[in-house]
Amino acid sequence: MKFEAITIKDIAKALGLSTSTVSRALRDSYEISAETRRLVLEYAEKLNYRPNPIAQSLKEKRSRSIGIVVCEIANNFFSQVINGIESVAYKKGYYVIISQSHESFEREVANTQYLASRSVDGLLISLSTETTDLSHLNKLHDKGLPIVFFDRITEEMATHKVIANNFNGAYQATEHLIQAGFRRIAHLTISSHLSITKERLAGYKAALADHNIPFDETLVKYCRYGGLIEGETDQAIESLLNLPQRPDAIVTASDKLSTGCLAALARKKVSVPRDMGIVGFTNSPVTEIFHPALTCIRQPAFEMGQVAMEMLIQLIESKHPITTFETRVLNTELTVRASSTRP
Amino acid sequence: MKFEAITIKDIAKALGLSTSTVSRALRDSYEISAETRRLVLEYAEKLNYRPNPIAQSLKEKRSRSIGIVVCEIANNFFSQVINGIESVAYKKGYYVIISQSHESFEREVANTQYLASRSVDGLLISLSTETTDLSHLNKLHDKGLPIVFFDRITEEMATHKVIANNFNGAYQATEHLIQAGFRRIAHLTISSHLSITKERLAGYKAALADHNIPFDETLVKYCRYGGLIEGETDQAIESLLNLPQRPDAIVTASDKLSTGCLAALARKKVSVPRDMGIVGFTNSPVTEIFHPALTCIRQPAFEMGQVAMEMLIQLIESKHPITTFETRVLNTELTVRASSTRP
DNA sequence: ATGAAAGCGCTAACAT
DNA sequence: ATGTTAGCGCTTTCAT
Repeated sequence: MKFEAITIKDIAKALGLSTSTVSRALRDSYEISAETRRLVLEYAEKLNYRPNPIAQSLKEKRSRSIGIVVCEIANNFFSQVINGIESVAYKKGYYVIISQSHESFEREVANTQYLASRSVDGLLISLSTETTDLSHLNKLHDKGLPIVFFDRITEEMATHKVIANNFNGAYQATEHLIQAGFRRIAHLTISSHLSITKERLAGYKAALADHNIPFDETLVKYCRYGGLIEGETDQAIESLLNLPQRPDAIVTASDKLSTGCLAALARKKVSVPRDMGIVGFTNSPVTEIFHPALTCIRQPAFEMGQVAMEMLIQLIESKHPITTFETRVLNTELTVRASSTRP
Repeated sequence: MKFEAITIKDIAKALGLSTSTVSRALRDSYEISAETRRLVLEYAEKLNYRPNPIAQSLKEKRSRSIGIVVCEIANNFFSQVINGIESVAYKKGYYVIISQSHESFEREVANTQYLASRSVDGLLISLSTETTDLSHLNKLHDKGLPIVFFDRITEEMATHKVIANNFNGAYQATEHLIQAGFRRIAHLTISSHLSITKERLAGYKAALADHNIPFDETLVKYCRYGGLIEGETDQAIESLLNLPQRPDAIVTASDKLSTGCLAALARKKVSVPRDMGIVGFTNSPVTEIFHPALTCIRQPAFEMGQVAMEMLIQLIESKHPITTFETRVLNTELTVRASSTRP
């Protein structure tokens, strides 16, 4: 027993007009008498008429809504990005549909499929850790669906992209630890094939090189699911601690890894920063109250969302097909706190 | 330039059938020859045919999707609830559309409006702090849209609801502080008219009463936006600290207030738990690494989402109108850590 | 068992 | 300036 909304037909009947006239009046079309328009608008207002977006979508093949695919909304970085996206979308009259891949390729495919079939006008996506095959996105893109990548991007598709300056962020983090007196610096990071992982690893290596510290492969630990699955982080920390030459500091590459690392070290009774310095990539709003307060690299998440949405709107609303694409790189910010300060 | 998907018409033409036959074959209707069905299904499979959900929605006035309205996804509690909802929805073949009110009444109305017009089959909602007028929801409900409330509920609508046992949670928190030796216990909470606020306040009062501690109005501080807006928490803490008789412990009623309180006290150089014991309602996964580790009341957020979604599906799929409704109350859990343990 | 046709609500090309 | 008509993709009633 679903409810009946008022339709254009009801208005037409009541006013003795045709549906097309009503439609024209409502959408403020050019050829319409001021009088008729007034009449229709007034009546529509009175009945609190709302056009049926489903019918509009079916007709126009657009929906003024856009889809977001992220791996987890329960992640400060992504929820902040989403807020940035929404802030722009809201102003421009777009509705935002949020979906989560939970780092699963299958879910990512299902979500993009669904969003496309729901006639979203565009897609904002950050890839799941499992994603290596991009055909689901390529197919949609080839068919004309505008797509903008953010954060976890791919080289395999020519379109707009927004990322944080991950290279610099990791460079800063590493250099800061070196300058604070740490020498044997490990890197705890996520799935090795993700774009952000490569960028951060490169920054880490560059900082070591610039300070004449040899790169040691064994000091880089990968957590495929970014610490999302049970025990992943603990194992990585364990193996770092068991190294013949234990590291004296760690650069962690994600929110979950940063907090997981602090927790694991606390359980192992490793004192931070005395026995282990930490700098973490994180957008947690509460790093200040961690024990110890966490030195961190913050990504401009909100801004990243704004930029991504603006780029997407540009793609959607452009009259001409766009052929030159841009990858915007936004600066990260280092905040120094206790976790990296030698007592 | 939008992309063309394969339609039922394409299949019909290719196979020399009518669209109705194809439709019947696809939906496994009663009167159809096994042979034709096989043919159609095979061909559809080959072309990777996907029915257009927009067209289906327009026709059937249902969408197999449901809408969620929460105030902030950047809140551990809500993101966990959403994950619970999704886990059930996914299994049952429903798609989930997430939207945020950002604690704004206007946004809440706009979101519910939009979701309804998009033919969601049902709504899961936790009210914004600004919401006192429920006519937007009542109107939809009266027209037959199934709605289930969770967490922040209302008495003004007869439907299924799910909440945490906020009374017990606050009671436990307060009693625990009393047993730990604290005597002058404050309550830092959110908007006074929210259901959860009243329930928690009642639990707090009951625990005091049961332990013969007089209730003192001045020890209850409300943060209208739950610490979401700048300085709200700091001011509340400030005014507690400036009381002629300063409290020796605080029960905080939300995630943001709990962390905000720890941060504010740290800035004020008030030592926790020595000079101030804290027990907080929070679903943060990292309370363990806070300084000090935070004693907390945890809400069964994931389970709450599961229950809410199951209830909603029951409403949606019931053949007969449902007239008796249920309010499920789920237990909270107290975890004792350093912030409430007298040295 | 299959097809023809109507209709969900809306828009727009084509009359007039 | 307004009306008529067709059609978006799908389901379903009514013929056959």
